Amino acid sequence: MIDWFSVQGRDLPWRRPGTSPWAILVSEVMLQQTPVVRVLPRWVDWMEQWPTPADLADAPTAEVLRRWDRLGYPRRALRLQECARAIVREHGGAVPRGLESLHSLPGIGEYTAAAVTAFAHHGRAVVADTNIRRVLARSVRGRALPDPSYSAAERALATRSLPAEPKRSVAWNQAVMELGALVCTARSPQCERCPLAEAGCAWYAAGMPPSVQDGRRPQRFEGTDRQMRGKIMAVLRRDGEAASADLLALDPSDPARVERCTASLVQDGLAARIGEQLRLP
DNA sequence: AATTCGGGGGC
DNA sequence: GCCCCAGAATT
Repeated sequence: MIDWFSVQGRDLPWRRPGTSPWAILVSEVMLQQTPVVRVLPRWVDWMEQWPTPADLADAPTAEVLRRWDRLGYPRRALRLQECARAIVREHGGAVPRGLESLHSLPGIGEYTAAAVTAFAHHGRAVVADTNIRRVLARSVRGRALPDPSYSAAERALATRSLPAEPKRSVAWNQAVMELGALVCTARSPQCERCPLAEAGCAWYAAGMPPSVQDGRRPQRFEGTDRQMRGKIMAVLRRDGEAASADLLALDPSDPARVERCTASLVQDGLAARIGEQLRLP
């Protein structure tokens, strides 16, 4: 897989030599539940505007939310600024080392702490993103998909799969993640391109059996509070502010929903009420 | 362990 | 239309 990566791996800007640990951390936060192709232009713009934690720490929050644009989950943008401020305040402006220190930062969970350790500090860490989890589930466990939540079995598997030597572990994490993103994809995997197919994949050897679905269906997006919150944030990004009447027009049939979503955005620090106006914070 | 939290592109 | 995307925080 490491050899495969050296040939087939993408030349993503945050992988280039000389990219700062902070820039890599920013890319990881943007990539949380957001595809690479959509992150690319936002990351380039963001790092040009705010190259260091100190730059982001001092930025107006309204501008931070504007430049986050439509990456989704805008609370990530708030937490990223809080993260920058914590790094300035508690770590002298440098991204800290160590899973515990990283995990304690706002917006940095188990995955991102491991990813920053591996890709920014070149340390050995168990990086279990959706791609690595899927590659291991297929190649070792012989299943179509990983468990619904990151299980103890998966954690143990990922831990024993990671090479012991630090430098090699970094290359392994990068390679397996990329294999999952480009070849061992969730739908219609390209096994004919996979270096594991012939001798290294239990799922392929078993004839690629489908997963057993669990009947429960996730909530539809259309008509949810989540969608309404997104619509309100889109107006605020565009105009900076909005009158109550204009917001109610977003769903004339359900003014209570608009009010409920507005209140939750204010509660989350994504918007502020100034009289009858709603504004970016 | 289950929910909530955006948005868009591929199929 | 449905599904997935380098998850985190909260309950």
